[in-house]
Amino acid sequence: MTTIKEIADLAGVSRGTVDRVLNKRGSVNPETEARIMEIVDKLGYKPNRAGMTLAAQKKRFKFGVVMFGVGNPFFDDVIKGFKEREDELAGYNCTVITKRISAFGVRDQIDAINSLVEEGVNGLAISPQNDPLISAKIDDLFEKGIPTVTFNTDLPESKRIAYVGSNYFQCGQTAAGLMNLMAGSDLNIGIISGNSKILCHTERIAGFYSCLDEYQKLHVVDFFEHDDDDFKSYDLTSKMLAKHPEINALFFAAAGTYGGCKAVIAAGREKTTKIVTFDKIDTTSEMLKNHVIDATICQQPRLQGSLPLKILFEYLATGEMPKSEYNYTAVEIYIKENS
Amino acid sequence: MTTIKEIADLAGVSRGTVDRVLNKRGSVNPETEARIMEIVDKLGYKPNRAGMTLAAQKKRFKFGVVMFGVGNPFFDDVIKGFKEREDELAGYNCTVITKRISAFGVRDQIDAINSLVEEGVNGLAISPQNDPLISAKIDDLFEKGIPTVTFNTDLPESKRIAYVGSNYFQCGQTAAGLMNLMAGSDLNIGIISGNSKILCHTERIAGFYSCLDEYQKLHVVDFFEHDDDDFKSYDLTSKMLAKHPEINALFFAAAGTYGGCKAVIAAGREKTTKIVTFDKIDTTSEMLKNHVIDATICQQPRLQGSLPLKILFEYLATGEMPKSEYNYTAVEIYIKENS
DNA sequence: AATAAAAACGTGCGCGGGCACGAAAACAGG
DNA sequence: CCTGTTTTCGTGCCCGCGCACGTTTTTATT
Repeated sequence: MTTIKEIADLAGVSRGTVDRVLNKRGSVNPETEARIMEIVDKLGYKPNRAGMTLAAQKKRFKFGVVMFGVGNPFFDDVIKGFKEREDELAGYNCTVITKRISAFGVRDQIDAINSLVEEGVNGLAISPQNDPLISAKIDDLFEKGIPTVTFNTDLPESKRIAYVGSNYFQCGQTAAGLMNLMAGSDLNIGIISGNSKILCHTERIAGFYSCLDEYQKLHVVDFFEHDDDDFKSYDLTSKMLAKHPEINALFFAAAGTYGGCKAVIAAGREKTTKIVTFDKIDTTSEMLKNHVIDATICQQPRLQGSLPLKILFEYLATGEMPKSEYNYTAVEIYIKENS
Repeated sequence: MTTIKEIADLAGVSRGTVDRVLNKRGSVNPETEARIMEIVDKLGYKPNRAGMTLAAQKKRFKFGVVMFGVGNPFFDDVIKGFKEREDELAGYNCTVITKRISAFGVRDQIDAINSLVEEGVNGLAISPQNDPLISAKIDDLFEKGIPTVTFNTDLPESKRIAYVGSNYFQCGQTAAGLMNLMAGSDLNIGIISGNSKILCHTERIAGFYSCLDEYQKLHVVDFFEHDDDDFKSYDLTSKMLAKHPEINALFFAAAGTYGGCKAVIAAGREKTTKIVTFDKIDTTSEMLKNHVIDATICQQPRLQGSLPLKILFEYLATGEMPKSEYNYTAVEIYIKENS
């Protein structure tokens, strides 16, 4: 383990000079710089994290979190992830302010960001609307030295330093793969999806359809769409089942799975209907246990909360960019036995 | 964020006294101690991790890893987890020495531990044999101030400070659950397991059998056992298939899945046989892609490598016991689409 | 050659906590 | 009351890095 001091001694200079070279702060003779860099490379110098972090304690970090999805149990789990990391980072002089937006409005999100900036946050974690205004805001803040990490939904063209979330297309493919596993005979599938203005829904559906060529036993007979609501989902599912007696499989591609499953039970068709849903949440765990739901796909909500804060902290404390630009969370499969 | 200095000022004493109280090092007047503890509690003092870690840098930590499973690809992934964490901890003055034992001998394992201790390791991560000698050794080292974390296999009655690994019984249950998902009609299942002296194999099998009452479509027709070897597995699977033409499902409960799957292909029965295996490894990923294997259960090998070192470091650097005594790694399900 | 300006470099302190050492206070015994 | 022992407490330094400030050396200008 080499330290700055050791490098300085070897190069015959002082710690300050080595520090200037390592942090590219200039005012160093090119020759000495070359000499120092040679030693640094030869010894494979890695700065000591504890030292860096301690030195960074002079600044006290404050992070802001903006997310929508009030009433969405999936985001409750994301919040738990944030809390976990908040507790951990509390040991490093960090605080976290969370703003949860109910509406889908871009205006609300911008307002939330602005108020956080006024409170003096040093970094942001947001689950952004897919809108150029938000993207521009992220870029603006980045220039001002306030980094942003997107989670759950990405804005690839923005200057966010990282994205933490799933590959939604793959989620849809996985749903199709599960259906195929369960397809002893042909499956007539009804799809209950969410608002198609939300990217994650359409991508899940696209992923699902992309597998239908390969899986000839799967047939989509109908497709309904709602607004992430258990009551709407109940109604739609009831209608779907009434309209199509031949349906023996349902794919719930959005929130509102609880309502939908209730409808299946109300129709007395839970034993004859294969069901694949998203998000492992409290309200539906019982249904997984009872084999009403056969399989659930989940996208590591805890990680979606905890990782963004970690990335922000490391970035601010050590100046390091996150290792991979994309931090795709795994597509998890749950059945009764492993949930 | 309160610091020791602030507490000292409030209590009208010096930093050293507060430090003695917090670290229970004695030589403090009971009255002042009470006064200090009151302030500590009121302010909810949490030591700053960066400070603690930096102070701990005076000692340079050296960790030892002992694992068996040479030639077992699952453990190759565990090794990757160790390497990842080793890289991270290198930034905290830590080094890691790994000893990989080929044989299943208890003697070999003890020898490996002893040689690591002679090299002066401060902590151990081991995948232990289920033997009282090993357990006694762990206890002995614990008394000497060298903590041990077990991984992959536990020794619950020993004084290891934590276990990182799966619930093997649950793994077996999950395999049964997957079989049931795929059971359009009745499944006649052949089981190819590993050495029954190894606890994880027997527990997986027990878990699997425990579900057969619930899942009436599943019928176990035969059970073979080998020694974690692809060639043996190939032979056994071939015999199994030849002996039982009615078999339309196979459960590979140990290593050697590659050989076993090859045998199914050689028999030309890969399209008519449902296959569930363990461990997502390079050699079998192609078979998952081709639907030879229908589902694979995995137990977060990377985490099994990386978590033990993290626990050891935190324990030594901050004196904190790991949060939960057991750190069960999740039972992951992989199909073609999410792998 | 003298002086000013700029470039190059060294030093000291702080971040928060652990710990050794020594000083001060309290207490015992003669 | 003095000396010696034990208990109690304060101070200073270290861990490794970042950074402000000050000092020395070099270069440019008259």
